[in-house]
Amino acid sequence: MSLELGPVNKSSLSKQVADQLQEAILEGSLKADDRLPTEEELAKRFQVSRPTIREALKRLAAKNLIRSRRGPTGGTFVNHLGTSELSDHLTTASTLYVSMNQISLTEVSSTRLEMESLCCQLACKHRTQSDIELMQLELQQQLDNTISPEQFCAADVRFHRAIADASHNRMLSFVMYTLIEALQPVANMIAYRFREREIITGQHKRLLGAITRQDEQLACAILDEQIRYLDQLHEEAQANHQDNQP
Amino acid sequence: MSLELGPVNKSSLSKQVADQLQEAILEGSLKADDRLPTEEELAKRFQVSRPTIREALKRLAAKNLIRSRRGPTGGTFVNHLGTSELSDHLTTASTLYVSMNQISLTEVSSTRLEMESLCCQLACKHRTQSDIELMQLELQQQLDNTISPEQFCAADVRFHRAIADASHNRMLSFVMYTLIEALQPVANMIAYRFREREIITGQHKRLLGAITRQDEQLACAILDEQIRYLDQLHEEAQANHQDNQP
DNA sequence: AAAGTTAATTTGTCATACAAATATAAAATA
DNA sequence: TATTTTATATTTGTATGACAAATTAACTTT
Repeated sequence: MSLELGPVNKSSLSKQVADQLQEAILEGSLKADDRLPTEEELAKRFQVSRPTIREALKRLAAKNLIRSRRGPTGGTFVNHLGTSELSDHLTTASTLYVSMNQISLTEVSSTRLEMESLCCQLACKHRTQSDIELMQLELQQQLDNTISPEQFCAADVRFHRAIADASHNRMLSFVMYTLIEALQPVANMIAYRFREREIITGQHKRLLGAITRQDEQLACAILDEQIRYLDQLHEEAQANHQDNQP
Repeated sequence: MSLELGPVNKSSLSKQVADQLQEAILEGSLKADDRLPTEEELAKRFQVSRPTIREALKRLAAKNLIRSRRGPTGGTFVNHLGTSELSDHLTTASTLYVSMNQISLTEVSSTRLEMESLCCQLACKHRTQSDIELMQLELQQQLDNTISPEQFCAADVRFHRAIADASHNRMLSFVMYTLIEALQPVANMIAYRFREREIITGQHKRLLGAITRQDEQLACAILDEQIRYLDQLHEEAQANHQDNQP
């Protein structure tokens, strides 16, 4: 008598539940804005306790796949994942990756140069009026000398994201978001000094002009100039840092 | 008398705990392989109950930031995030993003063409002997006609990842992993037919040769050929699909 | 009829207990 | 004595039950 012994479920219950729910979302049987059963209901269906269900839901919540609200009309709902919803996710992932693996700035910035050049080329071809207006808006904010370094950085991120979006290639935008985040630590340094701010915003102004006039070559050249400039600043900062603690 | 009223903590306790721990990991005070305090200990420190702590830990576990083991020497440990550890994370993100936003294959494949070309160029410059051996290994598996479609796909993924890694630019690899995953649905179709398998493996064989001989132009040309071929197959499949259900 | 009040529903949190895994130390056996 | 077995302590995993907080719907009161 040979029993049908399936491979034992080694992973925890909460993980199994989470995986099943994620599969349902990914596969399409749970669509965006669908409401899941209540936690109690899920517990009954999966034959586990409510804490276990909750742990599973938190796993999905961490991935931004679901959201929860209390109350009678509340419950747990499937999120629709837009670029911005995913950005949290990407931010932590790419920031962590860069910091934990001590990836050299050369690697990040050379990758970014290539990819953002591509974005610029496509942006020159496909940019719409609203793309340009968005970039102008972000640029205006950077020109305001009264804003804090944090605000300057945020506006910088949004400006570069706007360029990526102007390519009208969503996959490229998606990937580009990752890179922009990964370079934030460097951008942070700059925002504290007015001299550097001016140079950066000057470059942005020219870049926006080039994209508006659909001058691909010029746009790429300015981009190259900016990234080289950032590299240089970073190198100087590192040299100082080494001098200070030998 | 004006009290210092900080903004009320609207988010749930488990989220706050998770955010604090994540911040500690990101900022570096919790390094890879560090062991966190026990759940009970954490509960005491954060002044919350153990279930709450557990929900927080599950959030981090979902992001692959930590792992847990039972027993006296067990506990919860900080993961070191390598490219492959993060790929789970990004895989679901990118797959979901592509499927939920109905991103056209044109967008994905044009992005991939540009980026993988870049990988190829760098791979030609910097590939080591062990890079080539790894690619050969994966190619061998693809040549085996007895393997299942799933195995073929997996080997295909690993082959392309190996190219990305051969660029020796970790940021580029990281980003490329996302794109490779996003195109898996298409690759899946192919693996079921022997004729297509042969064409793909033939291309891979030539590609590997070009990279070995450091012929950048040829490598890029072959890559372009493969991606165009995949696009064509996908278009045909879609045409058939539309014929079948008008 | 409009406004406030209560009740019902659902997630959020807590407390406690026990199960399961796993390493260490002690004890029994060859 | 060496080895295997057993006990034991530690830590995560799971279950149960209860209550708190938020939020909507129905109801009551003015």
